Amino acid sequence: MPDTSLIHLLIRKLENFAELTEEEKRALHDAAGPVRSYGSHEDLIREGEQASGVAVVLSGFACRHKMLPDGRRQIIGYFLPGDMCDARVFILKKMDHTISTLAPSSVTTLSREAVLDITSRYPRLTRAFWWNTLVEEAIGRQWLVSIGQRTALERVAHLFCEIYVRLQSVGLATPEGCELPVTQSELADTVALSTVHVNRTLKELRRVGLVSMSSKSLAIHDFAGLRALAMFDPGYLHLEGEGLIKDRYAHTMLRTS
Amino acid sequence: MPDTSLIHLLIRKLENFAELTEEEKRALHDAAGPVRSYGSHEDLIREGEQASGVAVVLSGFACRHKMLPDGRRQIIGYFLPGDMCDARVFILKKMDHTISTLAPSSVTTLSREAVLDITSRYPRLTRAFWWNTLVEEAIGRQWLVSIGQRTALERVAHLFCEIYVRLQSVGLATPEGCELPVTQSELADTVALSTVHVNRTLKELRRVGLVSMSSKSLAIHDFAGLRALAMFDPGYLHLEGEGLIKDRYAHTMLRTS
DNA sequence: CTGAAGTATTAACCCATGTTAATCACCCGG
DNA sequence: CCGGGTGATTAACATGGGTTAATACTTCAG
Repeated sequence: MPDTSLIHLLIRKLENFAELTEEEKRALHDAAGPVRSYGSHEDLIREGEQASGVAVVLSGFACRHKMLPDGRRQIIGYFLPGDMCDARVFILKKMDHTISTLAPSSVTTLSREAVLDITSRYPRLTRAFWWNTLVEEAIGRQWLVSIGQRTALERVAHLFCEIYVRLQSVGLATPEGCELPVTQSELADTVALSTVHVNRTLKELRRVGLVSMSSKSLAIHDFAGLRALAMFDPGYLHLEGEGLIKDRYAHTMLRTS
Repeated sequence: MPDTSLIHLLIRKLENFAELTEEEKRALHDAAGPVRSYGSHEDLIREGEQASGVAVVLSGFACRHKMLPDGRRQIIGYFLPGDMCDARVFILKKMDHTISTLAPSSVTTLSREAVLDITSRYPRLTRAFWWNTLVEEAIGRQWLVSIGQRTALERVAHLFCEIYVRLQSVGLATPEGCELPVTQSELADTVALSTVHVNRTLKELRRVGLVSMSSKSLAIHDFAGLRALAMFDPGYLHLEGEGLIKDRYAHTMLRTS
């Protein structure tokens, strides 16, 4: 029996969408494979490979990223504790991007069979997986808007707001701040700025009293101000248990057999 | 019986994923609601509204876009003829972005009921819908990389490559080029540049003999060169009928009942 | 405790892209 | 054929953010 105690973070996250029964929670526990520990900057899945199951980050930080042939790199998403990959990953023949840890992390995997089993037995869990995917896509759209339209200061502020709220939703943030075990140069690859300019931007955010980022953690001094600066509207994270899927027919959607 | 003859473009597109039977094609035809014609710059669905069905663009051009409170706008995806929205749109309680036409377009809608019916009866069609969604997400990731890491010239070149190949896949491109009924300022909102710089960039692409964009159409003079400049690798469009989903179990995935 | 490697910070300078604003070209309704 | 509006093009100038490079801090293995 693997130690999957930390899977409660995934459960907690999914419960932002809908309450789960004890049975459903148990099913998630049982579905989890062994927990593997990774150091910083190890690859979970590489571009071109086929995913063998759905990864769930239990602790630590990971990210999706893509590189251009000449080495320029863009981070296209973060995995925080409790986050899982899209439940459809293993449909794809090959990954079009790489997933790597940013910090030492523990990760478990829901095997293909376990996911198929769960989704055939627990409609509500399945819907929660959908919700998870939809939120991830909405986050991607926000990142596009940020990188395309926001200034450096707004961009970094927006990212900080998002991470803070996401960590809050799984109980990993305090009013004072949260962990952020990410290097300035990784931040740079995330918000599409140079390291030097990220440094300047952090300095400015500190100067105006909004946040300060020390080694591996983020201190939030004025969330309202940060939010205003970033034009951050948390709606896209759908964390209100808002019953995304209320329709009683929705559960049949895209059934394929 | 609505005139949905143009739905063959959707069929043609889906057949990039897998061959469809006559019955499946007929089902798609029958599922289509009335065709509506839109002029330029009309909204199909607005941010905050709930989608009532899955839109399919039969002719013309449309896009997804988001605006910041102060008016800055980012286009986050294009709908070309034959493209359909994610089959899950109507799960969401509210859209987090707006979909509008860029040019006069005709659009049909697969109602919620029609989609549920199709997906419950035709597993292969359902898988084709999945494929469609997965490709759209991969496109989103590419855009993030483009806007984050590519220079203005590379960015515009990459967008042109993508549009050209996508139109090709539904038979709407010739060796000489394709339609592109998009304004320079819309292009600017797409690639996150100013209109002036888009103009400079187009001039440069013309000067070096790669493409020229005249009113509403794109002439491709040297696709290989364009592709090299953009570092464009069409793999992410999954147009090879590569059997994304080969696994005979995959069709049960995420069944929710 | 020491050295090496990675990370952060800063300053100086540069350039890709933004801004403003003028002019031109085109289209379309009357 | 005229007039007005939208879109394209250019020039001149401004600037946000990139680059380079020097220095300092942190971490950690030994």
